[in-house]
Amino acid sequence: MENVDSLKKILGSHKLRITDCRLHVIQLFLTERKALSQGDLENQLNQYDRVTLYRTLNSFLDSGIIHKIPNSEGVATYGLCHETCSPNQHDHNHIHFKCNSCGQIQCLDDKSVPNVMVPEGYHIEAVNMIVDGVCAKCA
Amino acid sequence: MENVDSLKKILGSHKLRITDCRLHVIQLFLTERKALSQGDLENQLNQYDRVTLYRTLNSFLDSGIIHKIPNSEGVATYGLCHETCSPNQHDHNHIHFKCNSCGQIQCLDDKSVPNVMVPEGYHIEAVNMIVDGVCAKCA
DNA sequence: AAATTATATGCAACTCAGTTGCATATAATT
DNA sequence: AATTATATGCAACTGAGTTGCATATAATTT
Repeated sequence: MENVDSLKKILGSHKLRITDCRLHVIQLFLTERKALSQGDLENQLNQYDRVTLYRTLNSFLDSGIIHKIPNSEGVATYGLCHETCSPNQHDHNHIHFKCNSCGQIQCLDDKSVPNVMVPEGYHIEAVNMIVDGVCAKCA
Repeated sequence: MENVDSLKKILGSHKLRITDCRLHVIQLFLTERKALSQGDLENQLNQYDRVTLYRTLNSFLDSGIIHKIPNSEGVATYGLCHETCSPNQHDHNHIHFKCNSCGQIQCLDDKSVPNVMVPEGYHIEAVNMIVDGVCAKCA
């Protein structure tokens, strides 16, 4: 169970008002430790309106608390950011692991993205790596 | 201008009927040489119904002619496959480059994805790399 | 502590990407 | 030429995500 004061501190440091909904959403990201969609939030936080959850996710996205994870599924998924991220500057050169068995997407923060080569003249700003496979739990 | 016979051959080798719409869609992928969305097709192939274009993309996806490119935009984008791809086995360990200036997504087929490390117990099946930056044309 | 301000929330309605159903057209096979 | 399988167009639908408005509420000011 995460300390409420540390949750409030996250909101405060990103200049966001502290509301129950927002505290619960951050709490869920911290306890689940995987990527979450609006639908995931909706399933587990029944007391909040679905529009509110969309807006909460967008507020968090705008303020650098979460980042969007590229995928092909037609449903947006979000992962928690590091403290180093800001609204304008996301630092997400980490690996996203999508398990084809359980469907979960995880941010593998402890594994760094290898150096990547691009053709002459191309400038790299960010690298996102999506690994498909089977996670340790399902293997 | 691509040779119609080679276009027909692509369809034939994937067990698909040869229709005008399908020929035009493949043609567009081959001439544009970048990722395309249904909307891109619709804008440039006005003579076909939008549902037909969705269905054509899905047929090509199912038969291994194109692959979906993960992204965060809320609109599906597709890139042309290699001849080695099949319905069940896609071989797309290449880099997708998203230009933040012009918005285009390209498959950098000539650049290979570097080896990736995942935690103990995780099995890798496919790796997808999305590089954000500025392409050579916009830099 | 009360008043004010700024913004979060709920509800209804909307937009748009993608899909389905059905009838007809058409490519491929017999 | 006839038949079969499937591609296409049209209308309608679904669902993810967004907008507008009134009200609630967190934060700031008085």
